Amino acid sequence: MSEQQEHEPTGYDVDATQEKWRTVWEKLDPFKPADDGSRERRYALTMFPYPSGDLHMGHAEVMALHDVIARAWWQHGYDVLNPIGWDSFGLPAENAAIKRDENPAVFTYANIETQAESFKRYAISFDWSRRLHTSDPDYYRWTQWLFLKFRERGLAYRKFSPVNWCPNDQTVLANEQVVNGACERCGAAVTKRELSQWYFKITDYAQRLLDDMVPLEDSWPSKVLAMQRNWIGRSEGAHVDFEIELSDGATRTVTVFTTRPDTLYGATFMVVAADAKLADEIVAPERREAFTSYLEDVRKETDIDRLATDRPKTGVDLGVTAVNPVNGERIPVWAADYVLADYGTGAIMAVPAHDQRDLDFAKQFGLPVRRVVDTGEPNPEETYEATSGDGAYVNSGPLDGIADKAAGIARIIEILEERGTGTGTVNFRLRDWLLSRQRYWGCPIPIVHCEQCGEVAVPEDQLPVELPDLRGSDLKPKGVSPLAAAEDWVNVSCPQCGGAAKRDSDTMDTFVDSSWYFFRYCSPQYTDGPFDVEAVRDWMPAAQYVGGVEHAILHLLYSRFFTKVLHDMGMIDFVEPFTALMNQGEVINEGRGMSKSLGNGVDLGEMIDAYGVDAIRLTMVFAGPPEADIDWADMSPGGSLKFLQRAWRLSGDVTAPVGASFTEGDESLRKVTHKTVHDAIHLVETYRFNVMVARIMELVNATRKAIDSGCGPADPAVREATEAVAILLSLVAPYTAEEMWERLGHEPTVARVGFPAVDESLLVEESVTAVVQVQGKVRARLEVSPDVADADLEAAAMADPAVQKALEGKTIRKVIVRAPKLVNIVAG
RNA sequence: GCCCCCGUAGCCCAAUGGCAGAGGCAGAGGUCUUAAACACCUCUCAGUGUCAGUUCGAGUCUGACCGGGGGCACCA
Repeated sequence: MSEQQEHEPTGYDVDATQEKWRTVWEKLDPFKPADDGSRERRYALTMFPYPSGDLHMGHAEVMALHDVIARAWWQHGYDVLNPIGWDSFGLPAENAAIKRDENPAVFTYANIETQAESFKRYAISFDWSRRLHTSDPDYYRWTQWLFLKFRERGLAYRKFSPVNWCPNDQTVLANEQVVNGACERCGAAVTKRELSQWYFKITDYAQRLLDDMVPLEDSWPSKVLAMQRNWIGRSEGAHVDFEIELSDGATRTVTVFTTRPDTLYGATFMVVAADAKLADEIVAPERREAFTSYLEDVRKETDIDRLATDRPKTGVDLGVTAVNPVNGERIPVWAADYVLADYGTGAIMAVPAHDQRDLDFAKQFGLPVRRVVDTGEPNPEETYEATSGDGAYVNSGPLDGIADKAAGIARIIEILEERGTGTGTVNFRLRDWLLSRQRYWGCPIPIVHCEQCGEVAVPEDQLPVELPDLRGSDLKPKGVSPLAAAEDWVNVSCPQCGGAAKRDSDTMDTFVDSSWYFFRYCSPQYTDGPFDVEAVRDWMPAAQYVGGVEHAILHLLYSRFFTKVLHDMGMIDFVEPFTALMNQGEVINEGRGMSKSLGNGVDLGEMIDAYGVDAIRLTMVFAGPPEADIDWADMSPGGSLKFLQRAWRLSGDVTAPVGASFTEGDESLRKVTHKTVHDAIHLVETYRFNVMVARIMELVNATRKAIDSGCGPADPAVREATEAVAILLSLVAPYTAEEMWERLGHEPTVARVGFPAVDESLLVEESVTAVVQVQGKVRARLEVSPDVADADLEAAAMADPAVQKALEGKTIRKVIVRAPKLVNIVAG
């Protein structure tokens, strides 16, 4: 680490500077919003951290980027809300507590203190007075309150059904937390369990979650919007009713969902999800044994097995018949695992000719295939390649003669609706949000189970339901929440009848806690509700949210859902919480994510010790576009430090006094200064922070040159330029900027002095270079006035000897003039 | 399989459809120095993944393909 010594000879003592200004800033408290309406308010939000150990390189990146925006807003004169808090419930603390034989709060709050200290050193412009922790009873009281309000609206409900179970963490998981059949947190293969669990009815909001994304299209990454759309998975189709003839002679209606109702005449069998209740209810007695044995096999499968590609189709004939509502055809009903119990109706009509999955199944079991759409491709009855495109309908009764899918679908839905045997419908892939967790360190669910009264809400005036003090082995996962074993806590009298009752012993998914923290920031001490509606009206929606793309679905979808519910409760008048979103990339090393197993981790503390806070922040911001990954192996924090020293030295060279009249300074340097400030402001607004830094570097270079070989250090333009450097640098390198500002003879803090006013007249170039092209090749360059007329520019171009030479013997076909930059002569 | 994003010097990255290089890293040379470090100055290096197309003009727009990254996926 030879770079460590590099800052010695320059006279810029990084460590001493950091120590010095931290104390001053703490006294000045410059980032506390006035919150009095005197200035326009802006809410700069960054995803709050989980307190696992100290800050790491990823935190350093996201906070550096986020802080550029917040600090730019301060310099613009906005009243900025930039709060910080901790998402402090969660499993890692609980696992640590088991090992250390203590309560998770000990580990959690110790880490929070460490991180808070690091954030202060890292000089992020937070308003520390609004700090919150989701594990504080003052906070989770309102998480519980919101749960009860959701329940009153029918949006929180309990049901018994198969759920995702992580055998390692010993808890259930939401659909969103299962990635390719594995636990998102620990990677263990997820299995299924039948449990009675709490859900939020996010599916009621599926359409609104889709529709409300439209206004975000210009201000959210298209990637995130696409991911959410994928996840919600809207598909249009139809419900079609089939009569099933049961073996006892009775009939029963079974509805299927299909996106291709137009292929109804090609349905040659029906498939019911093997694990759906329906299959069990309709199976013929002589097929029951085969069915039961198949179902056992299916139950043994993990999601990982089930997702494997090229897996042969399996299934079992249920021995009953379904009647096609449009042609009366009688088709067999099968049970299979390729049909999912919890999507659509859990039953499908199989059209093997036009759906590859159905075709594979038909082939496997020798079921008939009938083509009903002639797409011009080879007949799937022979090729076993299903066709799914547009084509002419055949063997389809009233659809024959129609040649286009949309028209066919519309027509068949019309027919089904007329007959009352089907209806056009929309189906979503999104499932309800399973929020119960069988763990301790989370927000208790404020429900009491009473034998007499059933589920009873804990009365609002008894909130919060606080966690009992459990520790160590009491927290060991055992399939039910550790809270269930806390006799004193779990046994209560029913709030309604006073009889013996038990508390709900599960805790909430921590994503519930984080779905509303940004509301709480607006009035973190508020005691009459989760937030003061007026404070929220003043600050929200948040103008800018910055955080990792790993939350594209989970946290952001849930927060959007919460916001819509709060809107429907009449507490807020907007429907989207975050007006703009920025996703930073990841910090990686040598092409791969940093990890203990790879041994390629980079320690943030060591980096800061070696190069200083400012150099690390600058490296993060300058590395590239914010959303791109940063490969630390390609970065040069030493180079960043060298640049900061270079900038810092300018402040010692300036000899023009404070208050010198800039208008009398060297005009060429002044032009660079004003252009840089003008451009930098625009570049921040458009998230091009790396380019902004490059422009500051240019200004530093120009100023250096002016001092050494230009107008000299006494010229007021040098002071103007150096002050501009300090102010622009305050967005990225607050310590260096502050130190420069002081050396320039000013009082702290440079962070609040405002951007220098741009003199528009200095942005106008006296002359620009116009390029003259003949056949697209540059033949001449002309120095012209920026407001030169097209005709004058063309005349000058034609008169140029080099141009004339290039035109010799040619006829001019066309002349394109784009004054003042270009003339292109087409000749031949 | 469907969808989204990205391919520019040795490396990280710039470039409202108009001269491909702003900035940095690395490299070479020089000034300063007893020498080195630091500092300062100068310089080298690509025709934009490939192929078509639109255009007076394409890194930029369109299409196909190749390569990389990501999301969804037996979702009917």
